[in-house]
Amino acid sequence: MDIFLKTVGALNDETRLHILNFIHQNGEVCVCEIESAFSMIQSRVSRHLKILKDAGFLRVDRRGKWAYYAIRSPLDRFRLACLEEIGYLELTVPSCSVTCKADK
Amino acid sequence: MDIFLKTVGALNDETRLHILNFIHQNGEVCVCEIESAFSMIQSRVSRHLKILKDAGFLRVDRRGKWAYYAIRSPLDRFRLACLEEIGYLELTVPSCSVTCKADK
DNA sequence: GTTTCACATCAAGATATATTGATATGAATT
DNA sequence: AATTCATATCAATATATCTTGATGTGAAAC
Repeated sequence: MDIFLKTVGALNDETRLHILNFIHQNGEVCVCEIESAFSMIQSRVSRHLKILKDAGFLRVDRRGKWAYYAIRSPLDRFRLACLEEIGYLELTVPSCSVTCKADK
Repeated sequence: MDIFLKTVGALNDETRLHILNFIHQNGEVCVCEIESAFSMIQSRVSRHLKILKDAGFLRVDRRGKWAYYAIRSPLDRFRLACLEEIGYLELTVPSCSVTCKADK
């Protein structure tokens, strides 16, 4: 029950849908890329990433100073269905201009 | 976007998951049955039913003084997947003791 | 037509969640 | 080891959601 509520709760926010979709489209991205793509302050992005991660949608990989977020794999059927449904929303995905110095 | 947020928002509440599951298991039920099954006051039940209905999960059928709620049919793939996932939660379903005088 | 019954809606207070700016952490650079 | 940089977390405020009790509505019974 709790994990289900966490899962749908994570999706119950416009900002997180955009971020989740952005990561889904771009593959592995670091926090600063999301910051600059959406013009959001860092603490806000960080918070939403944590919620999406705790809900089972994302994994983090810390390399050096950077934290790389990507869709967790493998995803269970329900979260996959959620991602698919979000895809149908045709959200505008901002271009992923890498302004940070991370060499991916 | 808005309807998606409504959909997941409707699921983002323990009370509504129980009610939705209850209706899914029992078929068509009237409001007073939910009231008595869960020992909830009427305004609370009514509010949650409205949210579930507006989110596309339920339909209402008013017959006489009673309002009968049931899973909307046909359900789209995503909402079906949600219902299925809620089924896996194995929530305890209170018995549907019909205390109202509605002859179904 | 008045009352009763099932349900819906509203208003107020309580609780949860989001946003922001400030501070903490920890790795890399100097 | 001090500084810088990327990210995380905290504290305060703002906003949304839930619960309850009161009131509104419309159909049936009287």
